Amino acid sequence: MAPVPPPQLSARKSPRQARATATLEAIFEATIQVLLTDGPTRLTTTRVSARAGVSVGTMYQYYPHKQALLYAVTERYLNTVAETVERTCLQNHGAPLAQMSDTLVKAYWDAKTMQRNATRALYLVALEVNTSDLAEACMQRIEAATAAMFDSAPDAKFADLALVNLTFLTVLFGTVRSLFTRKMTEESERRVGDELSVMCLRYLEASKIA
Amino acid sequence: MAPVPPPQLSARKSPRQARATATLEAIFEATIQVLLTDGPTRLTTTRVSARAGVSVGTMYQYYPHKQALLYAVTERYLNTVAETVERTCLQNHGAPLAQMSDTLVKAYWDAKTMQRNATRALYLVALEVNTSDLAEACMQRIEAATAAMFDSAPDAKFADLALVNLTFLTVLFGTVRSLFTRKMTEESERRVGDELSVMCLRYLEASKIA
Amino acid sequence: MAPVPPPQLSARKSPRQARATATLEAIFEATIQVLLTDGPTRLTTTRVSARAGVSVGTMYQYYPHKQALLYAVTERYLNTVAETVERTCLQNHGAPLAQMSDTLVKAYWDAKTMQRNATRALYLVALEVNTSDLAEACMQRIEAATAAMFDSAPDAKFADLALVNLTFLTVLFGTVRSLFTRKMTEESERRVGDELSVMCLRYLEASKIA
Amino acid sequence: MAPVPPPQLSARKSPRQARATATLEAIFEATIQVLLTDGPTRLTTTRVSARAGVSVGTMYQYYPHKQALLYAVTERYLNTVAETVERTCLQNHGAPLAQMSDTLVKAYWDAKTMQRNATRALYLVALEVNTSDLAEACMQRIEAATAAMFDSAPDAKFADLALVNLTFLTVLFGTVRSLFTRKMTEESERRVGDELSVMCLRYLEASKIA
DNA sequence: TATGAATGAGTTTTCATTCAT
DNA sequence: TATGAATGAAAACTCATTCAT
Repeated sequence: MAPVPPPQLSARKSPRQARATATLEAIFEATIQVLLTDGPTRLTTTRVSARAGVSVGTMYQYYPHKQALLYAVTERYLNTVAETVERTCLQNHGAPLAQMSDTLVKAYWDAKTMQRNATRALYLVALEVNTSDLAEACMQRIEAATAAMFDSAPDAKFADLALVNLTFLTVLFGTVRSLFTRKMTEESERRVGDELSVMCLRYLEASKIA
Repeated sequence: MAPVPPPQLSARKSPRQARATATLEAIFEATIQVLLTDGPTRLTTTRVSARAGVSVGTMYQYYPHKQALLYAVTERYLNTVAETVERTCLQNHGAPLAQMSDTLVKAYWDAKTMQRNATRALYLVALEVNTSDLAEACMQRIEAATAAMFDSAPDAKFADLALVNLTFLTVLFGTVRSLFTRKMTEESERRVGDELSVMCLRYLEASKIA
Repeated sequence: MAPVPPPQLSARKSPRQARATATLEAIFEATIQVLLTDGPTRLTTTRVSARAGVSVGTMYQYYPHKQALLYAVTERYLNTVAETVERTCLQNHGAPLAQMSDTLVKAYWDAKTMQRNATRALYLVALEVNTSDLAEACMQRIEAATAAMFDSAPDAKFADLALVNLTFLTVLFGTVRSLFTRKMTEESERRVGDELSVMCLRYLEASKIA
Repeated sequence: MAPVPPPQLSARKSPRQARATATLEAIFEATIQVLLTDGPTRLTTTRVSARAGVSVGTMYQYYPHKQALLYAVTERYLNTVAETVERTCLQNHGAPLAQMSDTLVKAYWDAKTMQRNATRALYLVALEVNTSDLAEACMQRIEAATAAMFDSAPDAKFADLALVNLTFLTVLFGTVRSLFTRKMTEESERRVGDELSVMCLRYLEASKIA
């Protein structure tokens, strides 16, 4: 399910000693930090390695170039996202439809709220490296998890589960992103969020088989 | 309503002669072209001016730096978008709610379909220049236009028009973008689009005052 | 006759203004100088441009990369060599065979003596850039020139002029290079040179038709 | 006679155990291999040690730096060359002059033919390390061997054996190298080679004391 | 003694910006 | 006013060498 990274974007080697693992971890962390504090156009290899407390050379021991590093960081981030959603879905297996919808919207909303900057940062990374295969893989994991959850709802059956599921997710993800992109008062944000919740649930309800 | 560009992003001088206007036009066009064919990382001042058929020096007569150029190009693009929406809204003044909703969704969808690349291109520009004030101004014009339209619907009154309008737009814009970002079959795209149409209208209907 | 440089080794643009021509000239000169004084492994773009009194950027306006520069320098040098030989040959058209042989050996010897370092420098360049097509083109011009000259000798006809000519040149060039590569006393060098002269002439004489 | 390597180019330690000898051997072999397959600009210490199957650290146990390694490899190669010539000369002790000349030319020619790449590789090494003392020592061994051989010819005495010998070798080595440097048809190469053979012998004959 | 992770000076190359013509 | 040659700071990346384990 996890996509095999294209060869030019692959890491050069994996750490064998504990020291190396720590180094790699520091590099990852530093990349995110720089992305958040300095922005994607200021993300230079020198800056990242400086922040990580290692030399540039060390970075290049693990990644053949900047792109490969960014690819790896994105991969790790998206994995976390997918795992979060999968966990949430499992926890709501067999729950009533309304609870499923609300939980998902809330979970996604909260995740994004907490990682607003990280999300934005990673999106910008996509400019320099083509991470669409990673994003697609992540989406498919999420789709599978939510589909399985919806399918387990005791109070709802759908004529076309796949379509309903896909629409639900597309609207949810798109709207949340849209909301966060704009500068809006917290108040407005919250109120639109509530409306979204209602809208999503209403959509699900209306799609049920009589 | 149109945002006054921050001084450091302002153009150096306004064209006074026909020749100058033509030059500016060529520079604009070239910027978009380069963005589309070469991508945002290849957008250099030399490339743009070459494509525009003028010398770099000339370009710097009009814009003090690259950012000012990109800002101006974005501004012009967003103006076009806002104008299109405004026109559509005026044309549907006093129409039934269902027609308003469908027309808006369809208009936005079509606009995006036709300019998929241009939209993406401009989004990438946002990396290098902060155009959020422009985007915000554009959004406010659109909000005003759609609010006025919805307010003129003979078959619907809303308790909180502003909130309903904002939600409607946020969902519409976000979802469409989400849809276009993912690689999806045309079939899926169309079907989710149809679902979105239904969902939006249903939301408006449900928000009406008894 | 002059080889068309492979596209990736071509110059970026030719100078249009007098200033630009002077700049290019300085870059050429500096390249040779650095090669001679610092050696080929110390030939860096920074060093060359510094020595030329221009900035690195300027160098890159004319050549897309170091290799292209080196290729151009080699080309120019080899052209000079070929021209020198061609001139010498024309001047000895119709002369007696002995004079031809002696003049050629002496001319080549002198040329090398004067440019000992330059020659060595350029040979080393061949490591980083493939200049064999240039060398081959140069050799062919030389071969043509000497063949024409030998053919005009009033006192000698050859059964296989091409072979004799080729052998003569191969021995001459190889031996001179060999001589200059070794550290030898000037005395030894001169004496071996004289022997070479004799040897070459004797070879030509022995190859004549009855 | 063998040159004492300048201290900064000396190996760090001599192998005392069989294992160490094997390691050294592997490093030598790897150096040549990398030189031949990857070219001199790709000859890095990491590459060599990887190919040799040892770690960089180990390599630095034996050679204080890259130059020392290259120096040692060159030394070994030139020793082989010198030994080959010495053996050939001993085998032709007391033979007729014509046989001596032909054997030498043929032996050298064959050696070079077989090791075309190795020879070229080693020449390139000379760029980074000054191996002229090694080359000189090798030449002197060769000179001594051939001089002794020529001196033993029953059918020839020379007024100035040293000069004749030096000229003979310089012409032979230079011409062969020249021949191999140019791209030439095998046919041409062979024919010029034959001419060279004749030319050399004729030179020796002409230099004999009546 | 062997390992290989880490170092960082040094190299090539780019590109926004200036300014003499 | 327009031109385009020149600038040079800054970026990505390499590789000989060291040293803790």
